[in-house]
Amino acid sequence: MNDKLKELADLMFPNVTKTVEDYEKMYPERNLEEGAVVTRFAPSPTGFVHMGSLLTAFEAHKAAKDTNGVFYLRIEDTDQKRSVENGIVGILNDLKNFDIVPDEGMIDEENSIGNYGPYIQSERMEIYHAFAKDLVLRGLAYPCFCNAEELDEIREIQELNKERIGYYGSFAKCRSLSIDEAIAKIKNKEDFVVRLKSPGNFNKKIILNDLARGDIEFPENDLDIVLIKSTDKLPTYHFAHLVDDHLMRTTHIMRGEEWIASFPIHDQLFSIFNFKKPKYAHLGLVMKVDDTGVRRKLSKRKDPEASVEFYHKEGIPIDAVKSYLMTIANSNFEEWQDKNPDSPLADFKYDFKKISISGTLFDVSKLFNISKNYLSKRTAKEIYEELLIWTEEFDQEFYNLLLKYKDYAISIFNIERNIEKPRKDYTSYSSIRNFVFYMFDELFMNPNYEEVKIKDKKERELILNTYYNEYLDLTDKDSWFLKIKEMCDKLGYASNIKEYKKNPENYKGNVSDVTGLIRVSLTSKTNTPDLFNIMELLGKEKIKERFTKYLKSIN
RNA sequence: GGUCUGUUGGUGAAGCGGUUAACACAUCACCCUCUCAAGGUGACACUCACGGGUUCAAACCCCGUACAGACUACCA
Repeated sequence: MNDKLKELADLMFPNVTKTVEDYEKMYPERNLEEGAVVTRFAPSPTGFVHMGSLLTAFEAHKAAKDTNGVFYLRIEDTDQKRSVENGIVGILNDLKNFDIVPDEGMIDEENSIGNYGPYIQSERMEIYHAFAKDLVLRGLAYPCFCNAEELDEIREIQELNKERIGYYGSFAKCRSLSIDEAIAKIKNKEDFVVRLKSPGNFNKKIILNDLARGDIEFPENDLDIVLIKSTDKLPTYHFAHLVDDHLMRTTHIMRGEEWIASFPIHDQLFSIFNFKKPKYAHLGLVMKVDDTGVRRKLSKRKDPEASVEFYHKEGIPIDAVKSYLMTIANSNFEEWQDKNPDSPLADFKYDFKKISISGTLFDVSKLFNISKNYLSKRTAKEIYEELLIWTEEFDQEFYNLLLKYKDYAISIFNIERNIEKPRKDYTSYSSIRNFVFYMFDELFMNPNYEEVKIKDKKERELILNTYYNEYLDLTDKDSWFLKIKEMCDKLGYASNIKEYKKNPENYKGNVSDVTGLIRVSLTSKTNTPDLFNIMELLGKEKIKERFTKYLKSIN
């Protein structure tokens, strides 16, 4: 009997040379300090990361870093159809854009670092086969020759009789094939998959102690699930999870909640091999409400904001995105940050118990708000340097100007920044240009002047000329404004707005109408930061030029 | 059909037997103000999906129901 089983196993896996024990020795337990967490990010090489996956990777990375553990990248290319050229490099780049650099695993399309490789599943074929062979030898796995039609038939019968669907018990035809029959079929070159001969009992219960959700009870798995696929002989996710996460000595499996239901399978697999079971944390999905008002999983197809590249292009600072991800990841993070506004993210301890488990709506406006606050706290020099990096990639014209007028640019960014409550108008690096373009002549060639309150052209001319010739004073902000008020009194505009509100009919307008005109003529916009600061930086000569340019444009 | 998960305001959520149901984002109003951006003050859940039950007392415990989602593939 044993010889027969061996013959079958050898036939099924002719290329296996090592045993499970051999691999156990090759990949010993990691020598890490007490409590260190080993996690992994295991995407398919589709070339880019989507926000939901990024969140998973981010959390796994954070959990590992907090405990001096290991975070590694494993590529799951068992579904060859989905693979894309340079897919791994694309993923690595996306991760790197958010400061996630794996400690081990793939580092480009072909190479990896670390002692637990290969880190790409298509190169681990022999390992999976050794494990599957072990199971066959122990009578816990068998070849199944059912084709798609036969499987469909089984399902139809089950549906008809309202029975549980799946390949199990008496429905598992090939389970009862004799060894001789199996050997004969294989020798006859019939295609087969390798199925688990599940020892489970559907009436018995097992418990998942989920780190995020607490205890969840399931019936034991009794499905004879596929371990090795027929055509490419690659493992299924379930089997790869067992082999890889055990051999790579992963301690914590962090994955989306769509995996909860397959826990009984995974638990059974670990039990059969008597391997130490990893801990599981099932994360909530990232959702969005689409135009029809339906709440659904964020989709990389339909939602541009789902692609991680979007944030890179948009120029949302990495730290802002990380803060936002952390607020989704751990519900106590916001509170912590309020109490520790100046502490870096690294000081916050990731907590499995605080993982949010209900599907979170992805809130772009909240992200923008975080980004805004973050940017308002940077120094002008930091803004300059970070913007330089961003524009070099995405806005060459602006990049060149920044290089050419370095000190001037820094002064611009410094307007209303070096104060207790700094301005908060930059939401991202890409938004900055729109807030400062008018400070550069090169970007002020054909300004689109906004409307002003004072409509009469002659009046506008009079005000600007009078102002430039008699009242322009840039020594300091107080005298600057005093002069403007003086001019207002002289020209019939209220210098005091409260007075104006009491008796508007006594005046042609008020001081804000006058500054509004000056503002638009200098910047083309009605909304800008502090006018005095702008004028101070522009200097008298440019002010004159711009007044002239403006007056020309309205005539 | 089966198994499992989730449901507190526009959003993220705290709370886990006694609270005015925190906090943050968004929205609105007023104040401040040369325009903005901020900042300040205030408004915003007649109530925690619904229906029962336990209890002196329930968003919190129990039981049903509804709705949403996941899995039930030789996809992950």
